[in-house]
Formats: sequence, C-alpha cells, structure tokens
Amino acid sequence: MASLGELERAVMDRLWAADGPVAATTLRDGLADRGLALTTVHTVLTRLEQKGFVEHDEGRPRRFRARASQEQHAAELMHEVLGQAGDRQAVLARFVGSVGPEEARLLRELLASSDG
Amino acid sequence: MASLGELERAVMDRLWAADGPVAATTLRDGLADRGLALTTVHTVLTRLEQKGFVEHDEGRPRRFRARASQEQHAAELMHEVLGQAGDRQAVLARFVGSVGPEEARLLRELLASSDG
DNA sequence: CACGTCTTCTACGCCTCGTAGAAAACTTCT
DNA sequence: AGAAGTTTTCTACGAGGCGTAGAAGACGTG
Repeated sequence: MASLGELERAVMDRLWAADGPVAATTLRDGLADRGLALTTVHTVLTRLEQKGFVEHDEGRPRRFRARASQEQHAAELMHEVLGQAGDRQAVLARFVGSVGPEEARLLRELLASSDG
Repeated sequence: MASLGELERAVMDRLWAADGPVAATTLRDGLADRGLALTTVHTVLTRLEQKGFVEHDEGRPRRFRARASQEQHAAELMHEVLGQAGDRQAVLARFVGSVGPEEARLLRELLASSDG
C-alpha cells in the first residue's frame, strides 16, 4: 500500500474524523495552524486520490472523503506488515505478547465470537 | 520507526534469513541478480546502521547483523500502526475479523496462555 | 613493500512530498 | 451578459530519501 507523508497524513486524519464529505476550504481551515494555501490542500488531495485514499463528489465546491475508514486502513496495514514477514506465527506471538491486558481481553472476546 | 527502501528491505531480508553475522561480500553475492557494486552494498549497510536496524562487529572484514529479528520488527510495526489509530479497539476488531482460521486459532492459544 | 581487498567519502540522478503561483473553469451578483 | 469572487487544475521548485557507484583511503597478506 502507498504510504503517506506528514501533511497527507494530517489531511487523512481530518477526513477520517469528519462524519461526512469535506470541502477543501474546510480542510484548510482545520489545518489553519499550518497556514497552508488552498492550492496546497488541493495538491495533497489530488495526490491522495491518485494513491486511492480519497475520492470526491461532483458538486461545487468538491467535497472529499476517505475511501476507507481509519480502522480499515490501519487493519490493512497490520495485515500487510504481517504478510511480508517470513514467520507469521512468530510475529503474531510477539504481537500479542506485547499487547496490554485490556486489549488482550478484547482480543479474546473477538476471537471467541468468531468460532473455529 | 524509520522505513525501508526497496534495496534496504532486500538487504534486511538477507540479514534476517542468515543465522549469524554476514560480510558485505556475501550480501552482494546473495543479491547477485541485481549486479550491485560492493560499495553500493556498503552504502546501504551504513544507512541501515544510521537507522538503527543493523550493527557490525570490529572484525576484518566487517560482519553485519540485524539488531532485531524480523518477527520483532514486524510486531513493532504492527504496534506502531495500531498506536497511531484513533480507535484501537475498532482496529483490532477489524484485524482479527480478517485473519485466517489458522491464525485465529493460534491467536486464541496465545491469548489463553497469557491469562487475564 | 607491493598488491589486493575492504571501508569510507563523496556524488549524482530520480522520485516523493510540502509548498504554492498562474491560469483556467465555474458561480454568483448585479 | 459581464464583473468579481471562488474553486480547480496545471506547473514548478526545493528538500530529502534512496539506489547507485567511483575515488580514495585503510588495512591485511605474501
């Protein structure tokens, strides 16, 4: 999967946090601390579309939204990391070995429901 | 964590696959299909050392080895991905939801032993 | 010491990414 | 419709990462 730069990531975070499609101006305002030009935001959005992370509607102004939820994205990344390792089982062992107790419990529940 | 380029990754894979420290010439020979100059391998190794992935002994010729196992590395990456997501639980849910039955079983066993 | 090998230094070209101006397309207001 | 403002696209540039390796220096061996 394509990776994200720092600003690209910040934009994705905004899109993920939003509960609907977002206009470029809104994104620029949300990132006001950076003092970005609107064209900069557009450039980043275009690149994110090329990478397949974002899509826009046909309205005017365009509204942009993430194609996958942040959770989907993160889970896919985790599978990608897991998949390119030689010994997947060993990786999983290490992974769960360093998971906190809260999350361990959650995992147990999740795995219990999906019976096998 | 610093990320790896394509060749850097290939070198790490060799180091991970090796069961001991490896000389640069050996790495070059292992990557013979690429027809790399030995200095290229050295450059990559130096960068991998700067990134903290590799270290070398003081022998002559130098022998290089990965500082973490591939499993450690992958597990850390997975935690990194998980950690930078907003809703960790939702990510875990998605993650285990798309894990194969074999691995689900493994995970159950791993989690059962670490009681909580 | 001479020769070959190993290591470091330096460099270059390509690509990505943050950044944005200029220009084109479009909307809105009168 | 025309003027004025907004939005979108096109083009570009500089910094940094990475693949790549030559040149030069350090070192071991005969």
